[in-house]
Amino acid sequence: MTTTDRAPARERLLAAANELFYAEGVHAVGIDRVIERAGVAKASLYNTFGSKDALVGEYLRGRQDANRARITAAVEAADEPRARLLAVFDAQTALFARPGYRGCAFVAASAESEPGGTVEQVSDEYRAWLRGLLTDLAREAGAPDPEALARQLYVLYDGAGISVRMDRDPSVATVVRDTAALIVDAALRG
Amino acid sequence: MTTTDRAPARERLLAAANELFYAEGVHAVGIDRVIERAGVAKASLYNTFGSKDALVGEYLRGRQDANRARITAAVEAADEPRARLLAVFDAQTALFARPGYRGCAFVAASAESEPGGTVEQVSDEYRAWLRGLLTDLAREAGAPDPEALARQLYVLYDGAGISVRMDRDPSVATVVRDTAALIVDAALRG
DNA sequence: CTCGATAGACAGAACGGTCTACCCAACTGG
DNA sequence: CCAGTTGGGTAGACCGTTCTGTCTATCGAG
Repeated sequence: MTTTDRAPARERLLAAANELFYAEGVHAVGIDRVIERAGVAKASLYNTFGSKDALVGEYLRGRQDANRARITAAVEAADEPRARLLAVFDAQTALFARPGYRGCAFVAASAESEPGGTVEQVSDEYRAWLRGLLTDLAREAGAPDPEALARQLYVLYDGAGISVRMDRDPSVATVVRDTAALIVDAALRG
Repeated sequence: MTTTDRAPARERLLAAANELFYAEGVHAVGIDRVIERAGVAKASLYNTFGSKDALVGEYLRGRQDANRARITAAVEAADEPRARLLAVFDAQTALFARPGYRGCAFVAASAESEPGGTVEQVSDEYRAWLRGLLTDLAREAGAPDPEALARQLYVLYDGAGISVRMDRDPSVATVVRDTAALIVDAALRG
């Protein structure tokens, strides 16, 4: 009953899916590539997940959990309300600095998937969470209109993600961090 | 020798490619769908463009030209330097209001294509142009650091494009327009 | 022996791209 | 004026590849 096996098939599949799907795209990577990298039989994949679409969904859910944890940790490490708000962008800066980072996985997967599918569902979940978090933090910081400030920061956050992908330049994170500070201060002054 | 034939083959193909590729994605739409919508034989497509990849490239080039023309027209319609800078975002607002708009075509196509390919090439072209335009307009407006201001506006512009796609909510354009004004005024004051 | 995992053949579909065969309108020389 | 050629268009069969997903047969540990 050792749940911490040497390497359960499920985790190995998710790790392989994460690496390949993120680096090359959901559509460009076939099932065979995934099972080869995971060192797992094709039947195991279908016994575990049922379909490629479900595997993609779990892959995105894993990234969602990691992102949430990373951002939450950064926010909780800050004390002052304004710093907590900007901590979201600090976390983003740290994320961009990681080698191999190629932009938001949800944006990439969404562009390859049909509307109304699993990908859109998980993406909406994640995006609603982030927007809600920004709204809460803006409210805690005493912004006169927390929703408006959150929307501004939210779209800025998106811009950073797409810029780093399209221009392959992580330095955009610092630009966005500074811009976020400008927007926050303007809102708190108003 | 009448070069201005009725000759709708190439144009019909480009129109069909534009509609289908933009609405459903480059990868999801096969050659057969394109030629069926264009009312054109498969051989005509390959005689005219040579490959699907080349057709995709021409499709993106068409969108690039349209975007450039739209933005340029908006900028030239404004007189005051600050208004010219913000006219880029007015053009974006108008673009978002068009029915069926689903976000930046370059971002979508880029997510489906391999690095170093035709799509990346055309995307880089367009993005360099936009960034250069913003830098020029920032300089004309008298910003102390035109490049820095342009980068801020550039990432904001990107954020709007991705937000409208992922959240399916064109109202983000007005948020971005106001934020752009805030950033511009802060830069011109500084 | 049993259960889960393995490797890999296989089916069915879709894809990009090539090729043949036919059609029709426009130019050509006599 | 007219027969013949040329060129671009159409329809669609066809090829090789790749994809997801299923199925069989084997293997190894408990």
